[in-house]
Amino acid sequence: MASLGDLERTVMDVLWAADGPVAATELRDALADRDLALTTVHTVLSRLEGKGFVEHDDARPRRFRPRASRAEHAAELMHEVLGQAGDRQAVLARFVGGVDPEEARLLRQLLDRSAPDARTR
Amino acid sequence: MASLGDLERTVMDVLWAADGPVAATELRDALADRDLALTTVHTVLSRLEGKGFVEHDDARPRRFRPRASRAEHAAELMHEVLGQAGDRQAVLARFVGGVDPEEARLLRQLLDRSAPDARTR
DNA sequence: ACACTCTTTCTACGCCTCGTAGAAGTCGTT
DNA sequence: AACGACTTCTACGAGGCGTAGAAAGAGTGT
Repeated sequence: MASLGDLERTVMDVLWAADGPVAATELRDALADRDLALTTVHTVLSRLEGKGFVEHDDARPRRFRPRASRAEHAAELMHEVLGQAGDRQAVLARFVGGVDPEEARLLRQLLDRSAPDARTR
Repeated sequence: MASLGDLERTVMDVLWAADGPVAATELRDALADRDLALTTVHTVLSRLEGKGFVEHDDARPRRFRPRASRAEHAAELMHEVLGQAGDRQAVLARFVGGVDPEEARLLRQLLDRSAPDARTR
């Protein structure tokens, strides 16, 4: 999967946090701390479109939105890491070993929900 | 976490696959298909050391080895992705939704092993 | 219809990373 | 001491990314 630069990542964060499509000017304002030229925002958005992270409608101030939610994206990344890591079991073991108890409970619930019959007895 | 280029990644793969430290010449031979100069291998190894992925002993043909196993590394990456993704629960839900049933069973076992008391009842 | 302004697209530049490797220095062995 | 192998230093070219100016396009008020 294509990876994101710093600004690209920041822009995605804004888009993910927004609920609904966002115009370039709004993005520039949301990133006011970086004091970017509007064209810079546009360049970054184009690149993000090229990478398939973003799409825009054809309304007249164009509005941009992420093609996947942040959660989807992160989960995909996790699967990707897992996938190209050789020994999947070993990775999962390490991964699970590192989640805190609260999240372990959540994970169990999620597993039960997605395939209750296979539940550990 | 620092990320890896193509060759860097390939070198790490060799190191991870090896059991025991590996000399630069061995690495060059393991990557014979790329027909690399030995110095190229050394450069890459230095960079990997700089990034903290590799260390070497001080024997005289230097021997290099990964600082973390491939599984450790992948699990760390997964945690990193999860960590900077905002809504951890949502990510985990998506992630779990995407594992095949076989691995779901494995995950449950791993969870039970690491914290049996919190097991879903 | 025209001028004015905002938006979008095109083009470019500088920095940094990474693949690549020559040149020079170091070390162990004979 | 000399030789060959190994290591370190230095460098260059390509590509990604942050950055933005210039040019072209489109909507709006008079």
